[in-house]
Amino acid sequence: MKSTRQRRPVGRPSDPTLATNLLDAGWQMFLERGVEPVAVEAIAARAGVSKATFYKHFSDKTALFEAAVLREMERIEAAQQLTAPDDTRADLADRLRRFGIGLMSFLFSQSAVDFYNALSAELARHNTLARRFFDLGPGRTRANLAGILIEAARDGELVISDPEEAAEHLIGLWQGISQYQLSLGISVNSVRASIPKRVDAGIRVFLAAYGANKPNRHS
Amino acid sequence: MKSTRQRRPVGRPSDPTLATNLLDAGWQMFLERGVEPVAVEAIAARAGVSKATFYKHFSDKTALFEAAVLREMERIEAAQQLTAPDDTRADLADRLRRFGIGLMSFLFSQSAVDFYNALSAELARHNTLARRFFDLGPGRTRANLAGILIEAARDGELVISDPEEAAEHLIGLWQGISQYQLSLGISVNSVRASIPKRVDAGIRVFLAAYGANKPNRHS
DNA sequence: TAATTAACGAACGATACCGTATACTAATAG
DNA sequence: CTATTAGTATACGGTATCGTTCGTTAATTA
Repeated sequence: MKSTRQRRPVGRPSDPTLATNLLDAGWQMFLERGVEPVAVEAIAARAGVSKATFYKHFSDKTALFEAAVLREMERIEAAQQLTAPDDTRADLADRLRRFGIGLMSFLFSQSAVDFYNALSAELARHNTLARRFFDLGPGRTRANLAGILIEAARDGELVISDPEEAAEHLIGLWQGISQYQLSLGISVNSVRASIPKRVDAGIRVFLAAYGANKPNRHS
Repeated sequence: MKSTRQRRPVGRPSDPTLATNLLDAGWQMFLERGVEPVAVEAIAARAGVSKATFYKHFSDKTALFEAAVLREMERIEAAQQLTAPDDTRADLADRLRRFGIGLMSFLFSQSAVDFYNALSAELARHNTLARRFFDLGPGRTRANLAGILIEAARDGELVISDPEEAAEHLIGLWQGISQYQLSLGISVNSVRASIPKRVDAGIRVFLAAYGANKPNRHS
């Protein structure tokens, strides 16, 4: 039997970069204004593509949105790989600091803020997609951090009964109420500039509560 | 001189409940879908009012939005009064618990979640309004909590150098990553049910780090 | 070369929205 | 009663959007 899926289809081949351009343009406009207010024609124009071509690649705006979310999830998954295995045998506080700086830099970025501002409501309407997104994003981040904490507890550096709860505590300490400032576009620059200070202060409080060797508080 | 502002205007008096109904209807629809996708005609219909009447009360949809935000801020200000002065000479942990339960119950409510999902981006486009909103909402909450902490520090129960930072830490401990779950509509019920547990756990960690009399951790 | 498919530009009908206007009824002051 | 204003119902012109279609050119296979 001749191997299936070998024959190249007849006719002009479709240009895969066009779909990519449409995803890029759509995602960016969705971040700026939300899904509903963005016109298909405007997406196509921004992608430098005819509207008819849009409908040849995607059945409608919702299909583009879902495809864009899936693509975004792949990116997030790839980015998570970077934070997960921290082989360096560095000081616990340093490892947490790395993790915190990376996480906060991402969460405070314009695109992340825009995402939760403009798209979380839309995403919540796509049930399974939202679930997958959470598991892959915040859920996995929490799990990665919990992994670090478990390891540290095994090494006798921390005393932890519920690692996921502890991970949430640390993330919460880092975040504080910054998400409200960022969502409302208030003091954005100073909030971003405060990342190292926030991370360090959060780690101090966290270690004061969860540390095994009761460090003296308030350096 | 005859006192000014005494003369009732001639003609049929305008019905003030209509403006209220329009504000109610608009605010609710804004929470559901955001501002841009909601049609003026739909707001008027939901308020049981003719579209022409809408334009007699508000110059356009943006004016209605701004008026609705102002009204919402008045409500929030009124609600804040309830959390501010806690005269009860209760145990510090109990006072924090009260505060935390109240705050989390509000932040986890559907309307609060919808607000940040659907309207923070829109509000961020109205600069001064956003600033006022933050000062009156999250900012004031932080200040109220910081006030409690300052008082406790004066009484020797806490050791705190930066009260606002400490307040953010406590709020962050209470929140954890719940806002992502709520924004995405994931495990909403279980997250809401976890409020007391969250609040208590947060207070334990907070006191372990900030408490003056070094309580034994992990009850 | 012929057949086939991609993509473009342009236009289509249908629908929706905006802000205004018209004709009418309801309520209030003088 | 008359004048005046609020409010309803309806319609309007203008614009925007949706999803499709048509005619054409470009790229590829057979």
